[in-house]
Amino acid sequence: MPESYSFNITSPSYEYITSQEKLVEAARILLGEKVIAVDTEGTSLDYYYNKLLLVQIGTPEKAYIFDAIKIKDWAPLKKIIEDPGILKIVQNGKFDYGIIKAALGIEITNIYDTMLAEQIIVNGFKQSASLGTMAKKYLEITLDKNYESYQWDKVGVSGNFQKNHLNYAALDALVLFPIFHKQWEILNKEGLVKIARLEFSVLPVVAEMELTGSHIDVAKWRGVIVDLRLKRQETAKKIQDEIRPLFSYNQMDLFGNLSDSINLNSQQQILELFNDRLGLSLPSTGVKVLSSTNHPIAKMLLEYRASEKLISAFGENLLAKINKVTGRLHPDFQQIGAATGRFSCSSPNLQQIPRGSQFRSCFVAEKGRKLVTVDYSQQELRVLAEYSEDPTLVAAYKEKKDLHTVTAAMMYGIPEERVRKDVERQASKTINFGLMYGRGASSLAAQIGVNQEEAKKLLDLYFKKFSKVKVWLDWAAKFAVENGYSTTLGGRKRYYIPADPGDPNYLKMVSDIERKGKNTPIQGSGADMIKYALIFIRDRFRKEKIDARIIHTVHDEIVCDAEASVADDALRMQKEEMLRAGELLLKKVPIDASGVVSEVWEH
DNA sequence: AGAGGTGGTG
DNA sequence: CATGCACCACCTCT
Repeated sequence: MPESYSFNITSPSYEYITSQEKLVEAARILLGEKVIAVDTEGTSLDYYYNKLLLVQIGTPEKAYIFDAIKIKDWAPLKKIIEDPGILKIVQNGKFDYGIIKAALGIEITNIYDTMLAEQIIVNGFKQSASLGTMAKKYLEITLDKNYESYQWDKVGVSGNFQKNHLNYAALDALVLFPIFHKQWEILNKEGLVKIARLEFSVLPVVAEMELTGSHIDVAKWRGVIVDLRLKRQETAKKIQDEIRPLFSYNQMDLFGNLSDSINLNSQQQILELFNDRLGLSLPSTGVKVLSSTNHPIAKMLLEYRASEKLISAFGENLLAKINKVTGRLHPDFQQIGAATGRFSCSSPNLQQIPRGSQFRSCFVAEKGRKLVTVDYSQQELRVLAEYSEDPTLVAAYKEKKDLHTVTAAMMYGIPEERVRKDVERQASKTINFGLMYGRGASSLAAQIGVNQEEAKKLLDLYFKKFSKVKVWLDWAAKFAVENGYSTTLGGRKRYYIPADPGDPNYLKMVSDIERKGKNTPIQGSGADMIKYALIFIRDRFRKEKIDARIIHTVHDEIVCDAEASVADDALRMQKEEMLRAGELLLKKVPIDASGVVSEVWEH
C-alpha cells in the first residue's frame, strides 16, 4: 500500500522547544503554513485542575513541542493559533480549546476536528472516533494510547520530559494530517462538508459553554433534598407497616425496631409482593402498570418512587459535581451525542433536570446577573410542515395559529372555538407528536384511551385531512430503507445498517429503519437549527460587546447568563439569532421562539 | 462489569 | 412481523 503519511512512526521528527528564542524562530516558520495540527498534554481532563505541560503544533513532517512549564510568553504562538487564515487540525478539539483558553487565554480559530469529522462520517454505525481507531482505519498503524503509562502528572511535577513523552506528543499531532486528508475526501464524496463546517463552528461555543458552567444555589438545593427525604421516609414507613403482616418472619434490627420486609427499590421483590402475596398478576412494576391497578399499595409505591428517583438521580450526586475551583457545574456536552445530531449531556446531565420539581429553580443567576432562556415554539412540527409542505400545516403556522387546535378542529369536524383543551386538542397533540416518531395505531390507542379500532380511525382521518404529511412520512421511511441513510435540512446524514433478509428479525429491523427514517430528518433538522443559533448568538454577543454568555442548551432551548443591565438586550439578540437560524433552514414555514429574563432557569 | 428495569428530559 | 424518536443516571441482580 502506498505510504499515506510522511513521518516516521517509531521515531517521529520533532523539535522540543524550551526557550523564547526557539519559540520565536518556530513561530516564524509556522506563520507560513496554511494548515497546522494542534494538540496539548496536561495532567487532568478538568479544565480548571489541569496543569498544561506541552503544546504541540505540527506541520505534515515535523512537530514543534512547546514546553508549557518553561515557556512564559505565548504571544507569538497566540498570533498563529488565533489566525483565521491558518486551518487547525485537532482531535477532540473541544478539550484543547478549553485547556488553551483557560491556561493561556488563547482562542483557537478555523478548526478541523478529526473526531467530529469521524462522527459525521460513521454516524449511525456506532463506531469509535478515537485517534487510535482512526489511525488503524486510515493509516493502518497502531498508536500507543496507554496514557497512564506515561505518568503525565508525575512528569508535570518534575518537568522532566523523556523521549517517550516527546515521541508520543509529536505523533499525536503528526497523525492528524493524513487522517484529515482521508476524511476530507470522504466528506466531499458524501456531501458532508457543509455539516462538518457547522459542527466545527459550534465547537468553540460548546467549549466555552463548558468553561462557563452553571451556577447553583446549593443551600436551596439541599433544602429540596431534605424535603424529599422526609417525604420518602414517610411513604416508605407507611408501605412497610402495611405489608409487614404479609410476611411471617419479621426481624428486629439492633435497636429493636421492626426491620423492613422488602427492599422497595427491588422490582423483583415488588413483583413478588404483588403477585404472590397480594394476589395480582402484574407483568411488570412500571408506572403504567401500577397506576392501572388502583391498589393502595401501588399508589404509595409510586409516591415513594417519585421521591426516591429525585433524590438518587439529582440529590447530593449532582452537588458533588460542583467544581471546587469555580464553584460551578461544568457538565460534559457531547456535541454529536445522538445519531440525529442532537447534543447529549453528562456529568451531570443538565438536560434531564425535572421540570416541575424545585430543582430547576435552584439554577440561579449570580448577584448582578440574570438568566435568559429562549426556546423555539413547536420547532419539530414546523420542520415537519416544511418537509411535507402540507397546506393546512403551513397555513396554520403562517396565521400564527395553535397547531394542535387546528388539527383537532379538522379531525373532529368542529369549529376551533369548540375544541376542548384537554379532550380533542390533547388527542391531536398526541397524534401530532406520535407521527414524528412513526407511531402506530395500537400504542396511540393506549395513550389516548380509546380502542385500537378507534385509534386507527383517528389516524386515517388525520391522514385524510393532512394527506401531504402522510405522503412525506411514507417517502422518508422508504428513502431510509432503500438508500441506507436519512438526511436533514442542514445536510447531516444518518446511516443505517441494512436489514438482512436472512435475519429472523428482518421485518422488525426494516420497521426500525422506517421509524428512524421518519424521525431523523425532523429531530436532526431541529438539531442543525439550534447549532446555527448557538454560533450566531456567540458572534452577536461578541460583536455587540455585551456581557452575556451561553451556559446551557436543551434541544430546542438556549440558556444564557447576562449582566443584569443588558439582560433585556441579550434576550432580544438571542431571540433574533435563533429566528435567523430557523429562517436559514425553513423556507416555507415561519419559525417562532419565546423567552424570558429571570433570576432562575425557567421557561 | 454489564444487563435490565425504571424514570427524568426534549 | 411488530410497531414511539433521541438521550443519561440510578438501582438491583447476576
